[in-house]
Amino acid sequence: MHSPKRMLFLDLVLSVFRLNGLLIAEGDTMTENLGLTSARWKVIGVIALSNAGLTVPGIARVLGQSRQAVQRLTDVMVEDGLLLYQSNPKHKRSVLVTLTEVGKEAYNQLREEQDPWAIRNTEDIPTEELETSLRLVRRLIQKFDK
Amino acid sequence: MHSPKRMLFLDLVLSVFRLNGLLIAEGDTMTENLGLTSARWKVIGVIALSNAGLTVPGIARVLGQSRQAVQRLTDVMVEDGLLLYQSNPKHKRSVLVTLTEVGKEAYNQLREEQDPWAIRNTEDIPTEELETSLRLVRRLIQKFDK
DNA sequence: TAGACAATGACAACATGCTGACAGAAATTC
DNA sequence: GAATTTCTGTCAGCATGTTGTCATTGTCTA
Repeated sequence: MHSPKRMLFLDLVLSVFRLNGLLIAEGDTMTENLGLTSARWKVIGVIALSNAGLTVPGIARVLGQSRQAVQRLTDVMVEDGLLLYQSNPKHKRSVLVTLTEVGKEAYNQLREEQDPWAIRNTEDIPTEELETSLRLVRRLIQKFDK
Repeated sequence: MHSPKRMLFLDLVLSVFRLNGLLIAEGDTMTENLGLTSARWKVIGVIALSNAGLTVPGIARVLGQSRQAVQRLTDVMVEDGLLLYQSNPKHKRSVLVTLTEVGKEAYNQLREEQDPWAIRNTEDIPTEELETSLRLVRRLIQKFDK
């Protein structure tokens, strides 16, 4: 049985793969003059949205990635002066990752590029379609994130 | 200006990143007993859908990836007996990549897992939502694929 | 036909993701 | 409080993607 839903879904899956790659490329283009990459501004974004800083495994949980992958990123970003490890009153070993001034500046510059980009690319798309799609994507995330 | 559309869109972008990771994990789980990985069944799928075989850069163009990445994959898959390089009447150096019997069998087994998976995960989702989301994702792909 | 330009294979360096394994710290349970 | 379990840092190996470079092949154009 070739149900239309099945074909639609498989098509959607392949399209998500494709879109993911293109979005990463977009992000890299937007941030290349900031010396950032997509992987790095994801980390910066997560930290910027938290108040008191997050631990490395905490960032990994938010991003849905392995803590080892995030650890490697943050280690290099600390070396590059974007992030700062601060002692965690609640945990002796697991430090809090915070933004340095340079990191905050990078985040602000990122926003300055990202916001017009977002507006530019949604000009011709109805809000309802965005809502429907976001809801569906979230539903699928819930389904698979067990 | 924090237009709702802008927030929706950025949220959608982050959700696509997340979903992409989860879908790859789903694919890996589905195919691990076949000795495949997500990257490999993407290649197998593309070849299976072509009639006379594709060149390596051709596969890369369909997948939206670099030809070098695809080349490395296909080289290993030929070693593993899944793919076969056949001489290309239209090009002296650029061979055609085709499926071996083992490769075809792997594709069939993949389909046997993938189809119920697709049906299972769309049971509670209206067709219209799938259509709207697919249309939107495709629209974004067009926008970014220049 | 000759020369310029584009596509391809091959190799290298690198970024980013994963998993596994191990030791030590923290939290939970009895 | 002690034992068990979970969380964390760390190191290693690997898969998969990127870009860059260079020589060669194929195509187009003047």
